[in-house]
Amino acid sequence: MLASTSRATQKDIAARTGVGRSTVSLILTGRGDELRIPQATQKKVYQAAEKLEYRPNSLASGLVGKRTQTIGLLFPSSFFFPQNLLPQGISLRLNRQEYQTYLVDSLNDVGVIRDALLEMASRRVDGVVLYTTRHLLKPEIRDLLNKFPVAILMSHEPLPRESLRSHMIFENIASGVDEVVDHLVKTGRRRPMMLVNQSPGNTCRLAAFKNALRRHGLDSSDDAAVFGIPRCAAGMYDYFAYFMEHFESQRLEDREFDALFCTSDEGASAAIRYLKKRGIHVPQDIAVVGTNNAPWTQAIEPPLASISWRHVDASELVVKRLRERLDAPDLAPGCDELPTRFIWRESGG
Amino acid sequence: MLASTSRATQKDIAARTGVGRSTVSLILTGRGDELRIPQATQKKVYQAAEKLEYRPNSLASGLVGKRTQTIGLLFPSSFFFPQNLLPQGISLRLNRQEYQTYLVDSLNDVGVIRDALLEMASRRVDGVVLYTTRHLLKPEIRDLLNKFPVAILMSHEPLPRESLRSHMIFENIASGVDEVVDHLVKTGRRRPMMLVNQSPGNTCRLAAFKNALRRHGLDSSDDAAVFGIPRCAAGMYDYFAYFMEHFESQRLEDREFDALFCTSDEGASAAIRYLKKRGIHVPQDIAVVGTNNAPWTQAIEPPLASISWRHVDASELVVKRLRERLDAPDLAPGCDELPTRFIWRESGG
DNA sequence: TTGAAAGCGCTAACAA
DNA sequence: TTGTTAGCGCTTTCAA
Repeated sequence: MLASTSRATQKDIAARTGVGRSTVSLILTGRGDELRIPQATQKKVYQAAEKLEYRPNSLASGLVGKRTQTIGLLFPSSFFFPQNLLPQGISLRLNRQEYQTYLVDSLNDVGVIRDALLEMASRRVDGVVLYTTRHLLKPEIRDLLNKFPVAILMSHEPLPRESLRSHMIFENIASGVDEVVDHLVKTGRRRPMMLVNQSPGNTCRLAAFKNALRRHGLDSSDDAAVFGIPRCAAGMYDYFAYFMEHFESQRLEDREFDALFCTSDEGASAAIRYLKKRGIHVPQDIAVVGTNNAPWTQAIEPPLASISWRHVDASELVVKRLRERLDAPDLAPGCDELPTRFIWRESGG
Repeated sequence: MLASTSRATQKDIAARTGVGRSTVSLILTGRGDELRIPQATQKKVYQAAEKLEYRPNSLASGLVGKRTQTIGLLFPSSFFFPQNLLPQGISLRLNRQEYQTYLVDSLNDVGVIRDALLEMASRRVDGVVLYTTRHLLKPEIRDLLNKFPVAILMSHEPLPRESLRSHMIFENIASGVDEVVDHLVKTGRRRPMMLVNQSPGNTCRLAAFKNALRRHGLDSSDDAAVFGIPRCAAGMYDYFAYFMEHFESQRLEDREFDALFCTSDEGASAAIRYLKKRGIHVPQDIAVVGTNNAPWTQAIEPPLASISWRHVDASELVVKRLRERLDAPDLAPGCDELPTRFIWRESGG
């Protein structure tokens, strides 16, 4: 009745065919031809396997072999929400290549990341992909990462390598932010402000934004350039309502600004709606730019300018690097960079 | 250097402490007190485990034990896209209960589902959750499901039980569709049409829609009530553009209808935009209703009415049922129903 | 209370 | 070309 109870093993096949157990193993792992085992023997074994509905026990082969055909994926919550094709793309590609994936939500928490990595190690994954920010990459996490046969480290900010042997893939958010600010300045905005959801993942975006302001000689003080709202709870779903509440309670309309750059499209679309209600015109009075470039940004009024990630390229790259390193674990660690881009639409002015 | 190479085993702990290997196992699995093993011995073992950075090998314990603490999750592509909290919610809850999950995209394909289930069986998962439609639930899939210690079957349409031993969880889409049509008729619409993305998952929604029309004595023929567009490719990302193209090429504005019910919010928002461009007013001329109730439905103009799933409740329920059955695999199979609901917003008229 | 021994299903030497 | 043997790391009798 239990799956484990009902299954035939190589031993059963051996008994049934009169072929030795290790020969069965060799044939079933596809090395029959290589070792010149007669077709007749091979056929017998394959037929018996089929008849007995033989299925290899991955736990057993993983225990004794060197590969478990398993990859651990560790991503922050934001990747489980709209428009983030990264873990899904990686997973789909790996599935097609006979790998299974453990997908875990890191919740942007060092403890969760540590525990998950330990768990992955217990399960003898062949590799891990960790998407993280600089501040979560504590020494203890670095040490753990180095213990895996292969590890890919992803981030939207540059990460200090130090002793890390992992390959890095860097989705450069700063490049998109730069383009946004350049555009705003070029079209005459003098007081761009950033809407910052105070999660640690946003510190580097904020830094990029302030940098860009300074580059243009604009006021980058918190007072002038930041509209902060608290980090939202894990499992939060209705971002839109959440933003609206905070605009209301912190009276967004009283701030002096002529452009608003937001760390999400949800925040940006909520801002547009809120400003409209207050009689402020977008983009005439205030330009608004989001982040993530969700498909529905085209559906709102005015269509929302945004920053576009290259998650599809990234997922392809992750799998490519993973495979390379699975085949050659001692490959020197490298770093790939994928810049983000500003996508203009009417709300950007 | 490899994770597997570097790890200490129970044998090492036994050697170091002079305690027997099986005693180490007993202590480490938390049965020390139960078997009245002296605190001193237990402490020695725990300390050695810590010093040696001992981590159990899940493959080994899975091989010999009866549990692998692993659950397989098999969901169609649509769940990997915006606003679908179901696999993520399940996964997060299970992670908190010491389970890891394999998440696989079923791609709405029987072959993929079969292979994935076989793979899960190979990996000796303790249970599977399969979200499927009636037409994908072939006898071969049913047989496979019955081989798992516990299986939860989810769907948005009722599924014939027949010989299936799985517990079922049924997110009733028809109830929401009924509410939509009732609302449209009550507000004076006589020619509601449905925008149908021709994927097999939508046949039951279409049936529910036509049923509801008939109930109100309205024309439910394909000619009058269906605007079909081809199934979109796997990995399709920009739904919005895809819909817009098809509205254009199939001249949506030439059809005679006064309400449009869509199988996604993306489709509905694209329709609103398209109709506006053609000088048609929403909801005055045509009412529009979406499906999924994405947070951004509040951001578009007019705000989009939609059907809301209860994915958060569902994920909780899945995990509850899973746990129950993991603890008592012979529990009689049951069925839970979670109705969907119509959420009114201005676009609904 | 603890230890010895068997075995889960598989792979990989090494012989034959 | 095939079979024998020895584990992988763990849990679980069964004795002591």
